Amino acid sequence: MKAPQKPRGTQDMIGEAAARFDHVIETFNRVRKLHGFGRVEVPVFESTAVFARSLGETTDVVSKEMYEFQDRGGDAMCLRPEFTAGIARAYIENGWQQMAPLKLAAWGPLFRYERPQKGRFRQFHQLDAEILGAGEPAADVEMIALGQHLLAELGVADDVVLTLNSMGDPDTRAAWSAAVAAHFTAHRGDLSEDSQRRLDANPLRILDSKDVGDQALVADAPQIDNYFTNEAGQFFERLQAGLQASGIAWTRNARLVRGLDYYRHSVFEFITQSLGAQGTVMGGGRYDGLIGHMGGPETPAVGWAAGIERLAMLVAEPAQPRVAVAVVAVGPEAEGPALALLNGLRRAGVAAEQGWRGNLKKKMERAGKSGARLAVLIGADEVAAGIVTLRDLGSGEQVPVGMGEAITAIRARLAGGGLKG
RNA sequence: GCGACUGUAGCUCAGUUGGUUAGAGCGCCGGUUUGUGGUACCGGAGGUCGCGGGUUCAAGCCCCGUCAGUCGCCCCA
Repeated sequence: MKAPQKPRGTQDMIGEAAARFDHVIETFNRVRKLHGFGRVEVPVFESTAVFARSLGETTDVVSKEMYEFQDRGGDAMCLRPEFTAGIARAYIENGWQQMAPLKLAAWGPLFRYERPQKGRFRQFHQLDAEILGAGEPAADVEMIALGQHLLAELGVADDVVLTLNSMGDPDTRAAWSAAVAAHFTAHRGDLSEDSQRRLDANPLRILDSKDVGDQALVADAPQIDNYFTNEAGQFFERLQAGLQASGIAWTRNARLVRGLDYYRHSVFEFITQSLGAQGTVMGGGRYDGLIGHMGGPETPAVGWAAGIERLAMLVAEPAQPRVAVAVVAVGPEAEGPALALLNGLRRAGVAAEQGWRGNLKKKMERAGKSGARLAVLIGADEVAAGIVTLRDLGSGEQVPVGMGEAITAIRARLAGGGLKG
């Protein structure tokens, strides 16, 4: 029989890889609570319409990257390719506007049928944060501050730079994108093949073309700053002032855009050079038009998403989880007392393990490899004397402790370090 | 979806111009006197050389296909 194989672009993780992944999520949960973001859970699959409507039928993600299927009832479903649409759907469906402004956070798997590459998977995972029902630039500042704080806590802030732009309000956006489209249309023949296609699908995307031939035309393209309405300009200024006050460094990238027209005002990405072509580690912006566009009440919102795998690759190797104490029992009479002690330790909040295979020597070997700081030996002699033997696995010192005081003694040792305590 | 490169034990790799039973290090398992780990020494298990065809007297080495990964494009977290 042929050995089974995981689907392309998926991953199996254990040990260090899983520890890194876990570390990113734990850090996110810690930081997001500090910033007052509550947890939101939404389904891993939704009606296809949820994403088709929110992302736009013509988007690559919708038109060729979604995992779509018909369920047994004949309904068109798809695995979520992103978080925002599902959260927006839930906001509308459940009337969460009553609780606005709402600060929400989520993480979990997302699916996109793409060609895998380093930092790009078919089942990948994101951290996601959104503020729904807040149109103030202060909300954008909070979003970015959360992202920046998270990256700092992960220790990757130095590898990453925040790039920022504004798409302005609808009037700004409409006038500017028309001017950009007109500019590129006038030079259509000089554009790269990819950019000619973009001109029809999504002209603003030409601005971040990697094609060197396009660069000259891009440099001459209309600047959004010349199209800001008063309101849009003020919004951007207040955002910048907020970042300044928050001590957050950033770089202006006037070419950073979002194609869909419900995006308004701020657009930002945290970028790294360390991951090759997939350098965006966190990306977001304000999408004031989305919820209204999906049939809900007009609701301003901002958010970002970050790739867990990409962050995990940047993070320095996190310490592997280790137990603190290894219980080593020898002989049948020691089994009961060892189990009682093991459970007692765990309930007292001490990470403990018991090796259940091999002779004493093997068990000690296991204890050493487990990374435990202390070993507790229990054999016939100890049971007869009503004690246990504590061994410091670093120094090798051993000391007898009464069975009744074992847990207290162990905790003291762990806290104080060393057996002398 | 397009182009290129790669694919040998659990991991990292070596394998000479195609030539007898495919190697190393690490890891794993066992041993070096009967209740004591981390070092050292000894031994062992583990590979149909990604998979399927083809060329050849003979293929891990050559050719084709396929699957997977990597790099770039595209897209995006």
